[in-house]
Amino acid sequence: MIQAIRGTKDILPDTISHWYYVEETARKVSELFGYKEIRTPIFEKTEVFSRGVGEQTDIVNKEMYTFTDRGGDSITLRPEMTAALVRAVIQNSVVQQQVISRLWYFGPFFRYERPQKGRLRQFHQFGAECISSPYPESDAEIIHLAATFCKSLGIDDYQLIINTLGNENSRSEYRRILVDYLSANKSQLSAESKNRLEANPLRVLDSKDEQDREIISNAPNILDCLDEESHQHFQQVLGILDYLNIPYKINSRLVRGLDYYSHTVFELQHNSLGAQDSFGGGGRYNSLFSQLGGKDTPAVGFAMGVERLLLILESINKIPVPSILADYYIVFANSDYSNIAFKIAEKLRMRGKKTICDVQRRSMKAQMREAGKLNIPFVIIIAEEELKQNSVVLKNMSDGSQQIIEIDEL
RNA sequence: GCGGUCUUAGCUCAGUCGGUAGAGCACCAGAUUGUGGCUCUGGGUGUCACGGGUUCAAAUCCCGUAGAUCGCCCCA
Repeated sequence: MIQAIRGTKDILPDTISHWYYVEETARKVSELFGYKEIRTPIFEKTEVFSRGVGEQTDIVNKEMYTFTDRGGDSITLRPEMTAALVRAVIQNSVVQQQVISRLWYFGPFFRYERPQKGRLRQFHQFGAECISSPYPESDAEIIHLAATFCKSLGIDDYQLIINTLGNENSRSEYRRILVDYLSANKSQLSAESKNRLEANPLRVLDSKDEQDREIISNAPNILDCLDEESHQHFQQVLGILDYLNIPYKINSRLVRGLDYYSHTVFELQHNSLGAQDSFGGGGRYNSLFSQLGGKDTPAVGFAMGVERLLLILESINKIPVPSILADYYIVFANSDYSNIAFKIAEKLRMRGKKTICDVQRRSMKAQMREAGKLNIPFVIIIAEEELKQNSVVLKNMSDGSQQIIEIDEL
């Protein structure tokens, strides 16, 4: 048997309604905030991500699906949206200077990782980006949008973890202090963290190694290293969240894995997910545009993992029942009547009624059984006796009542 | 990339000491010469994940591979 690629999943007809539900909610909520959808190619030149996401990140280092195409170019299946979106925005001059651009997206992404529950090699994300504002109002708007989306889906028992990395000055100042501290304790750090100390010292704060954590717990705090601008920015974001009654938890060790963040970073966590408890995250990325060759443009955004959202919705029983498959099922006693059945079906469909006819030449009983099993509210029965009067039987399946009705009056 | 557990019917699973498979649900047909649900009767629909080895004989023991899952790592 040929199997699907490891870490990929078929979305089968019995769960497709779950996806429609999440997608429709994403579209609806995005539109409520004035966001417009953007769709970009599934693959990009590799440099979009190596320059955008950051050479030292694990995503770029070991998780990308990269190949050389027949023309000799290095191509990568997108592992995330933000860098690709920024590339598209720069290329198409979507953003005019100082004109706000509110964009959302929904689609597949690819990372070569060890698959696990809630972690696939092809997975889907819903996300939104607010481009052109350096102000904390746009950070708050993005978080508000994410929170509203969760609320619309009925997810309310999640945690919003928030932190700030500060502006360039604060960040490099903090990095210097942190490297000093960690270097002093270098001998006790795990091998992993020693490497990170060179490549990306902030990430050491993420370590789950027990001894690392002890060292980290005494490490200098970024919140103490913020300059006035960075501090103000963060406080104003929190102020709006407070006013909106959006609960959050500050965690000064939250740094997130992508290189392009500055100022606000946040993560959404739900405890039903096990080891992969994060189902969404985002932050501000003021330097990404220039890194990808565009004009300096401030922006902030988030992404959510759709598969993880679905796991949460299942665990809290918030997946709505799908609508009925059809309004009418046309049963015919004899395959000679199939042309009449098709004609009636056409008429009903033209009126927007979902209609099914048997195509297996099965007995009336089997057809009725199927209509019952599918929960179809009305059955039209075509049979000899009524047909003499140019009529059919209309049966109400919920109470079993039936009436004879002329075909022309259907 | 590392470690643990697992893989038998469409689904959930049983299968003893090694003797080429079974239950419930689902599905199909009939009881019902023109009608679903309830009931009864009948039907097993299978590459025992895949490939090799041991054996007279393997779902069962051994090795390898693939996939799933849990943890590490990473992230959505």
